[in-house]
Amino acid sequence: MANSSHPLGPVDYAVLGLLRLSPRHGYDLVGEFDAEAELGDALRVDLSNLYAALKRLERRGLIVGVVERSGTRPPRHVYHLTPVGEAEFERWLIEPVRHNRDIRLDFVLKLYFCLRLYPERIEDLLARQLVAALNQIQRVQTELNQLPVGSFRWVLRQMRLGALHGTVSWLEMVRNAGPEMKTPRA
Amino acid sequence: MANSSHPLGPVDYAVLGLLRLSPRHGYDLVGEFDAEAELGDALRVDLSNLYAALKRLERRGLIVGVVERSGTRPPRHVYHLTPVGEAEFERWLIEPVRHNRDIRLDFVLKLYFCLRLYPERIEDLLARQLVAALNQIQRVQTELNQLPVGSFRWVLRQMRLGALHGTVSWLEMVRNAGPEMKTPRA
DNA sequence: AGAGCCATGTAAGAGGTTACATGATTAG
DNA sequence: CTAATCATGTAACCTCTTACATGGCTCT
Repeated sequence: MANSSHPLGPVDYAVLGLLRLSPRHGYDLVGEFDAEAELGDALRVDLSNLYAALKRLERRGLIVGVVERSGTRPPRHVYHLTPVGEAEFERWLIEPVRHNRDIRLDFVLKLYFCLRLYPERIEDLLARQLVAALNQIQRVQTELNQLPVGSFRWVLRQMRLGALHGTVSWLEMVRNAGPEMKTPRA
Repeated sequence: MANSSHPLGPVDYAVLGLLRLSPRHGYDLVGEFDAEAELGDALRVDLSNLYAALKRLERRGLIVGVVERSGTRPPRHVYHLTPVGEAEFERWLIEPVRHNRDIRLDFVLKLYFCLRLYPERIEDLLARQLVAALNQIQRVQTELNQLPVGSFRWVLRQMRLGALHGTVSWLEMVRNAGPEMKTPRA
């Protein structure tokens, strides 16, 4: 009843990542997803969605909430990762994204948490994603060569190819900026 | 009861576009969204989703289905656009997409249907989207200049800027390929 | 006294995904 | 005779979005 096969989304991993940094309760987390916060600049999440995500992650056994009462105010649910949740987060963190469209959100999250949690693995993260992108360029280029110039499919492949080259340039820029890159904060 | 404020998605507009070309029934449409079809190369839709989309569009008054019986087999529902549906489709078609991430899917659909329905308006479609992209480049560049080099936000803006430049190059390439571009087909 | 922050949620409505159900016709 | 094609859907489950509900505390 716990493990539906639905894959987790960016919101789920972002919550896992924040709880990995330190156990927190829902209301305390929401500030990180605000427009002013660095994380919120990449991914906006409001309270309703945040509470939904916490419920979901707890239902799936990736986090556990501990109730903390304090006087008359509503009790806080302070969540922390379970071993399963921790394993899942670590697995996700270094895995390159499959589709170039996921660079914008998923990969950026990996970058954010890798910078804060394991800055020494940034090189590795970037290298893996670069390899993935270069492989995709190979494949798309091959497809492109077999398509009639000016056909609709050809136009689409040109777009994908351009996007992939953009990704490669950006990844290389991030890698070279590495030394001066700051650890993101709230 | 018909007009919920939920915006239509790419699937809805693709279905509207196909029905604009000629009235069809559900099963007849699904082939267009197959991997072998040009449209299916950009947007994959299976039968369940297609039937759901047809129901949705009819509920909202954008299309109407006419039942066509033929012997003992299940009756076909042949759908065609209502005036409202036609107006909505035309409005959508020339409107540039707001976010660069929507180029990949929404704009490609506009391009596809514009090529098949109004090839003479392709120039206009491309020009409008180019203007939109150049404006966004201006805005992002301004933001970028105010951010500390190497900060997380700065890295994200660099990514967006690269993606926007890629879009501009691609749009210009499509515009220049214009003369030789083929009208897409099944 | 009122605004805003702290802290939790539920409810309603829509949409996406996958699987399942039904049955005739046609091609090999 | 068996597989694919024609042609329609429903059911179950999950997610997303928006709105609504509750109430104390703190600061001005």
